[in-house]
Amino acid sequence: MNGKIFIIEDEPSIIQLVQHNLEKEGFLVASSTNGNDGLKDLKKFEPNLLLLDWMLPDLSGIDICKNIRNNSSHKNLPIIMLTAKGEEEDKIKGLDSGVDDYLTKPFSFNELLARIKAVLRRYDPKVVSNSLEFEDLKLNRFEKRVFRKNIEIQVGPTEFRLLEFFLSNPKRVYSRDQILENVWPNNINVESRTIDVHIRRLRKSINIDKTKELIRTVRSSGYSLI
Amino acid sequence: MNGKIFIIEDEPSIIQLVQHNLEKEGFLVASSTNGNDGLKDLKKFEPNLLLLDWMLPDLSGIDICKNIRNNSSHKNLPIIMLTAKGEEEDKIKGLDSGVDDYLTKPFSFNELLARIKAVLRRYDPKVVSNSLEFEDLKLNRFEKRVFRKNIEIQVGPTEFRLLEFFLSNPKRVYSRDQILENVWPNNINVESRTIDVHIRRLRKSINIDKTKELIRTVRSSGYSLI
DNA sequence: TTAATTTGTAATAAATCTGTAACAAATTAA
DNA sequence: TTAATTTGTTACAGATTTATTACAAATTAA
Repeated sequence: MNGKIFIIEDEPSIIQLVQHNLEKEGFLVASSTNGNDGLKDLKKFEPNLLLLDWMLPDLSGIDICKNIRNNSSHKNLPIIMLTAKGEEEDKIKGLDSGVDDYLTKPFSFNELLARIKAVLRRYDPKVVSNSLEFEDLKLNRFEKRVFRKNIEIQVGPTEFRLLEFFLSNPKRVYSRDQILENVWPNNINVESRTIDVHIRRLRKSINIDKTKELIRTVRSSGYSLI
Repeated sequence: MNGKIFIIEDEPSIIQLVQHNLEKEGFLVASSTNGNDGLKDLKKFEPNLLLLDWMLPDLSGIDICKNIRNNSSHKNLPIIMLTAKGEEEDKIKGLDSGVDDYLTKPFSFNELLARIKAVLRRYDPKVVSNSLEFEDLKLNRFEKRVFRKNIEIQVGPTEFRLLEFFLSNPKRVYSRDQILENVWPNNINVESRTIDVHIRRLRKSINIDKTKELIRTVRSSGYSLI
C-alpha cells in the first residue's frame, strides 16, 4: 500500500490512533484539526483519500466536502466521512453530497482500514495495485510488462504509454489530439497520422493468436479500448 | 440515470420492490434468485453495478463477490452487498473481499438509491451522465455508441451527430435549416435535400427488426424524434 | 564503437462516408 | 380530377478517413 491519506479531525486522540496505524500499513499520512487549515494543506499534500470529520470547530464536514467537490483541482478526491451522528437522514445527506463512504464513531481501526481499501480499490486502483486490466489484457506499471491471456507480450515504450492511457479509461473514445496530449511528452510536435502507425503497432503486439481486436476505430473521432 | 443494475437476491419481494423503484429511476434492471444463475446471467447483462444478497440458497454473497473479482471480465464491477447480519466482523469481511458498500436489511429504498448513486458517481461517472436516451434508443457520447433495445447499431459520423441532435430535444420538430446549422460544421454549404438522405440513412440504421419508426416527418416543417 | 531497436513520416492502398442528381411515391392544393 | 409540392429512395462518383508498408533518422543497448 502506498497512497497518501489526509485527515481532518479535531480530536487529537483519533488522529493519533488513525495516523499511527495507517502509517504502519504503509500510507503516508498528514492531518489538520480544523476545516480552513485542512482545505489549505490538502492542496499541498495531494492525498489519494481524505478522512473527514463531520463536526469541526469551524466548518462542517459537509461544507468541506462540497467545497472540495466544487473545486476543480481535487474534484474527484475520495472522501470517507467520520460521524458521531447515526441517523439515516444524515447518512444520506452525506452520501449525496459526494462522500464515498462514512463511518460512525466509535469505529475500530480494522473497519476503517477495510473501508479505505474498498474506496481506494474502486476509485484509484493504481494506489492499491499498480496493474491495469481490461478483459484478458493486463499492464503492470511497476514492472512495465504487458500480458494478454497471461502471456507476456513485448511492446515498445510509446506503445506502452499508449496502452496505459487507453487502459485508464476503457471504452472511452479519444481523439488523436487527446492521445497526443496525454501520451506524448509535452510540447512535442508529431504528425497526428503518426498515431495511426502506433495504433497499428500496438494492435499487432496485443492481438496474439486469434484473440479478438481490443482497439476500436471510431471513424472521424479517434480510438478506444473496445 | 441510465445504468444497468443486476440483482442477485433470493427474496422475490425485495427484488420486486427494488427493481420497480430502480426502473422508475431510469435504470435497466435484471435479476436472479440464486448465485450460480446470477453469475452466468451477469456476463450477458453486463451491468454497471451489482446488488448482491449476503445469504443465497447456493453460494454465499462473499463467494460470488470473490468469484467476480477474480474473473477478469468483470473484475471492477461495483458491488453493493445486502446483508441481514449486522456484526462488524462480517461487514469487514465483505468490504475486504472487494465489496464497495453494504446495506443492512431492512433498508429504505432511498437509502439504497443514495448508496448506488454514490458508488456509481465515484466509479463510473459516465453512467450517471453522458448518455442520451429516448424510449428504447440510447446514445453514449463517451463511447460513441448507439443502441436500440440494448443492441448496438452502427451509424456513420454524420448520422451520429444527427441523432445526438434529435436526442437533445426529443419530440421537437426541427426545420432543415436548423438541422443544418446544428449538425453540420460551420460555414459548410450543403443542399438542404441532403438532409433527407441522411434521415433515410439514420432511419435505416435505427429501425432494426420491426421496431417502430422513431423519426417523424412533419411535412413542410422538418423532422422530429417522434 | 557497432548493432539493435524505436520513432516519425511519407506514400499508397483500402475502406467508408458524403453529397447530389434522378426518379418514385406521397400529400396537398386547385 | 389533375397539377404542384414535398418527401422517399437509390445509385454513384468523388471526397475523406484510416490501414499498411517501407524507410531513414534517432535513440538505446551491447
